[in-house]
Amino acid sequence: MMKMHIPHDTPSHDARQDARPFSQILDRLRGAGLRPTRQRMALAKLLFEGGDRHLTAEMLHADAQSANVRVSLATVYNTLHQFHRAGLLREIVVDSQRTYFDTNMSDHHHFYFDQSGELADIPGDQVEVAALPAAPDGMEVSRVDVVVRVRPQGA
Amino acid sequence: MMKMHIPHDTPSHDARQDARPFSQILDRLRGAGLRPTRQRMALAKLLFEGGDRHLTAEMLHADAQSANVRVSLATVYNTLHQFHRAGLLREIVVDSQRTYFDTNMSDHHHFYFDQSGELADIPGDQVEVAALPAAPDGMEVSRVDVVVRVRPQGA
DNA sequence: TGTCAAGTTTAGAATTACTATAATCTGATG
DNA sequence: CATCAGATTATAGTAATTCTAAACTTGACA
Repeated sequence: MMKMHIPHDTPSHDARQDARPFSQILDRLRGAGLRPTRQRMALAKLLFEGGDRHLTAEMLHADAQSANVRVSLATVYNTLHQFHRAGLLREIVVDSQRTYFDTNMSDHHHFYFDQSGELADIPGDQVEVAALPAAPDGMEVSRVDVVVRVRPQGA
Repeated sequence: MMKMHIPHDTPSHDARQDARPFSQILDRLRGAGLRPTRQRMALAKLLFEGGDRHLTAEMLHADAQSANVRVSLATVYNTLHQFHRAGLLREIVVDSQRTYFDTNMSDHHHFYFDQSGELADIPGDQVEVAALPAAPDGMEVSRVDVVVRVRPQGA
């Protein structure tokens, strides 16, 4: 049971750093109520086995291509949104015109490099938002985003 | 000198609340190095004489239409960006897919109503960002944006 | 005040990021 | 291993924005 058509690598009985990498991802998908299809497994591997990442749909699609994983761009978009709804990814809005997803789900904020369009995490404990005002009547706060925009010195 | 083809209103010798409203705007444009054209004057009036506003290009364009000001959408986009570059407007990113501009240039942050896509100002002194991390090497902070996303209670 | 170069405006085409559609495929279940 | 809801895909469609090239204004100067 469990023989996937993903390019020959990481035979699960041999993996050293991470015991049973496939089933971890499998469990994550199952837990989220998502059928572990070939494409979702492959994208999940790309997303979650590369440490903390900030990427757009196009970036992940390119990643998949170079990893010899055949997925349509439409599926990449679908998958990113599903993972987001399932709480596996965070959506970051810093740039109208492209949507970033963040694999780091812990409480944290971001640096945004305006010229390059890149993002970097700021650990949660390095930013403190004191004194938030009360939410307007009948509303509740769903999230507080802090974006620290930076540029090269003297620009 | 100074007879504009803007629909009959606010004759400058008669304005009560605001002495010489035209020349104020005129000066603002001149100060920003922008030629005070009919379109820019009209858009500036719409933008800056309505108190603090959050609007998109399409909204301002609609505003102009209903005020009987003939401006192309392209000009609205151009003008918003020029005003932004000139420091007369602030650009707010809260929603990929549309760009908002804010006429309130004072130090402040925003509530964002996720379902309606509306924005509301939070006065600068009601949010306190303590403990910002140092900017990465060779970078300087250009701005810190705090967006408090809210939704109807129990959604 | 007429002329002209430079700056502006415009309609419409192009681009970009994304979403919808409808046909085809796949994997969980019986 | 047949079935079929759910997933994937190519492709068309959409919305916001930018580009383009031509036409129009403006301000300066003769």
